[in-house]
Amino acid sequence: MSSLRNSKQRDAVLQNLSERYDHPTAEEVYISVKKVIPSVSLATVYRNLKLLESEGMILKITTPDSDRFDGHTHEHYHFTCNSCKRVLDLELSDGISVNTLPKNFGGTITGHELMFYGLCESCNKI
Amino acid sequence: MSSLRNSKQRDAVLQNLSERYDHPTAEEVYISVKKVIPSVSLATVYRNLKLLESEGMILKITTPDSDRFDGHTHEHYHFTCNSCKRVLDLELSDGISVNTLPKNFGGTITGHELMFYGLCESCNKI
DNA sequence: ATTGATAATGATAATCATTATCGTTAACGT
DNA sequence: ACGTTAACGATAATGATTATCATTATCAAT
Repeated sequence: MSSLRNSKQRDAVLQNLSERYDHPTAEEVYISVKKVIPSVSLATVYRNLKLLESEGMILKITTPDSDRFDGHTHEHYHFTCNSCKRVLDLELSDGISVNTLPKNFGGTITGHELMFYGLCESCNKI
Repeated sequence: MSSLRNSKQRDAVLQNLSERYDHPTAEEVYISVKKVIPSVSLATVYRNLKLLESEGMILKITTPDSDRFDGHTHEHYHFTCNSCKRVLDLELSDGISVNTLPKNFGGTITGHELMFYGLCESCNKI
C-alpha cells in the first residue's frame, strides 16, 4: 500500500499553522510558506492542507466568508467578526451551555451556529 | 431611501423554504421554484436568498461541503452526515451542554464545531 | 387610470477559490 | 545506485457565486 513520504513543503505548512493563532486562509498560508520555500506552489499548499486535515493534524474551519485553517486541534470554539471577518479562538469552560455566552471577550456576540458531524442513521447501516 | 417591493419570485423562494426541512442548496431551491415559476432565473434565486438572509427571514447554513438554506429561524442546531452530506435538524433541550450529545438520534456523532458571530473588540469601537 | 422613478428580473459574462492534469523531481526501500 | 512512485510546480479546468445590463414590474404621486 502507499504511504506518506517526507515532504519539506508539508512540514512547512504544518509548522506555519502550529506557530500562528490567526486562522489563515489557504492563500495566507501560501504567502507565509513562500517566505521559507520561495518555490512552493499554491497547489501544493492546497494539497497539503487537505491531506493534513484528513489526517486530523489540522482543522479546517468553514465560515460564511471563507475557509480557514487551524493548527491547534484541542477542543475549542471560534468567533467570526461580521465586520472584519477575522476568526478568533473562544475557549469555553468545560460543560458550559451554548446559551451562556463567554464573558471574557471584548466584542459583542449576536448569534451562533452549532454543527455536529458524523454518520446519519441510513449511512450508519452501510 | 429605497425599500423592498413585492416580488412573486421572492415570495416563491420564501414559501418553498418554509415548506421544507431538508436544508436545500441554492440550486435545489432554484429547481423547486422553477416548478412554480418556470421562467425564474438562477441569479434571481441567489439574489433573493441573500436578501432574505440579510433581512433575517431565512438562515444560511455554511457546511464544509456546500451552503444550504433554512426557512425556519428558531434556535436549533444542525448535523451534517460526512458520507451523504445531508443536513438534519438537531433540537437540543434548553441549556444542554455542547459536550452532551443528543440521544434521540439514530446516527453517530463524531465531532462538532461551534461558531459565534458578532463584532470583535476593535470593530465594536468604530 | 397614467405616468415616472427605480427595484427587480432574466440572461449571461465575469470572478475567484479550489481541483485536476501532467510532465518533472525527489523520497526511500531494495 | 536504481527503480518505483509519492509529491511537486505550473497551469488549465471547474463550479459556485456575483456582476452586468437591457428589460419588466411595482407602486407612489398625479
